Amino acid sequence: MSAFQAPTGTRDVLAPESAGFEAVVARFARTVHLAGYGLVVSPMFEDAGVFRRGVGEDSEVVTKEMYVFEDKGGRTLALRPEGTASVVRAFVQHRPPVPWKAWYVTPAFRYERPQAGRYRQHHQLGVEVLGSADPDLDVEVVSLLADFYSSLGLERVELRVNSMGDAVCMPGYREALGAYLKAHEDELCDEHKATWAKNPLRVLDCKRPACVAVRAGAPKLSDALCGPCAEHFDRFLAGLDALGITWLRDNWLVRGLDYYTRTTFEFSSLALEAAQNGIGGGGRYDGLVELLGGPPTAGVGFGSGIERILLACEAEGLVDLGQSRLDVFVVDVTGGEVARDLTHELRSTGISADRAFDGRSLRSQLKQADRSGARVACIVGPEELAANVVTVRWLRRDSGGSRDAIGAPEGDAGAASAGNDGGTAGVSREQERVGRDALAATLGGWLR
RNA sequence: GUGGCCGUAGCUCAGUUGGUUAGAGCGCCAGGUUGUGGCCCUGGAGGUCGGGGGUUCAAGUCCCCUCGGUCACCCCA
Repeated sequence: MSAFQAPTGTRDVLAPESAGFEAVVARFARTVHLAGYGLVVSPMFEDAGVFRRGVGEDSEVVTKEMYVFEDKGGRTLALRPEGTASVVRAFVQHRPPVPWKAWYVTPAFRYERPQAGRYRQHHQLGVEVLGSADPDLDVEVVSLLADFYSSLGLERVELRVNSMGDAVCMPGYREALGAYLKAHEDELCDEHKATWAKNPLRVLDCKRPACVAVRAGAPKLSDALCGPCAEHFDRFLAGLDALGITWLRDNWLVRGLDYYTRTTFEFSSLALEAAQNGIGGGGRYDGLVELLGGPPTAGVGFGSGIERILLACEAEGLVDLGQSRLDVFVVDVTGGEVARDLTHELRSTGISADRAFDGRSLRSQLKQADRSGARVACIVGPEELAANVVTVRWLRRDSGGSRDAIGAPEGDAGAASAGNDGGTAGVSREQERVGRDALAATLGGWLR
């Protein structure tokens, strides 16, 4: 065991596993670019007040899980526990023209006991749209997330939706719920017996049987919505229907962050255990900009956890998320100069290339070439050097069943497949010499 | 914050009722093949048995503490 390890609840993601991260982020970027969103990069720490106010003073995330520290200047800062509050802070500070459509990828930090699908540093990607209360934007945001998931190949995903009302109808509901809870105080779980009054809504998403039982008879948000909120919600649902997005109404969907108004939604993966099946969620937060010192400005957005997305992909059997393959591995047993120059040249023409170092033996270099996953080896020995040519050797000809299927082109020039025999599954023995000067162009054609 | 299980090589793990210089497979390096990878063979490197303390003639093995991992509750992504 090494002297230092990644801190509790954090981990290192190395290649090839990290290819999943890369692919997810790339896919997300493409999805949101298609809808006109621009990347926002903001600090990973903020004045702790941004999150205290933004996420909610008595939310679980702020009270128990936030990394708060004092810097050398005596400022009280906090590591970002989620994405929205700091994006909204940036909006308030810079006041870009509205509607402002932003997307982000960021680590998020929460001090909790790690377990499957839960880390002290995890990664979220998301969007925020500020400056419009149009319910069609709620639809857009949900559809972006739905499209993103399906573009990854996820199928067993469930969308639940609810409306939290607004400043007009929420206080009344809160009061009604409070009165109901007061009458059933003794029946609540131990934690909420003591804390229900502070934020009655928290009781709604408590999973303990006691609270779940009490909740069954509680007043429903859907019955309490004021006219405009009900209208907004109807338009939202109609939009989802129009786009063919299936949803489930969940009256008890309240979400853990305090800033939500009107639309809330959550995606969960049916392929995952309930403990970590939440893969993304969000909603509208029309009061948040004001809370952080800006003018009254509507907002809507979502966050989705990359680790959870990858877990869901794995659970649905989706491997090969963007496994990239090296095109060429240069084997040079004449001292390395050719390898040095050739890899540089190939790369400059868009062909990915790697090589061996340290003057290893031919056998050893070919072994590395094999391991690298490269499609061809370019071999340079004394003969090639003298004749100014390169031996191009095809390294793999994978056929059915193997996880490499993704990169194996059918019927490339110079690579007619050799007969399979048990030990050396579908391996081609073909190689040929190509003039050094024409190499990049020739390979470019072959590898296409 | 609470609880269960687990810490022996880079990885997956053996290690008999405590008993000599702690093993295997895979991986890695080199050679067999002085110009050809995967299969095979040979050899090699790599471990203060998570850390500290204790019991004992003797601890990887037993006891205590601690750190770490993992899973669950809670909460969330």
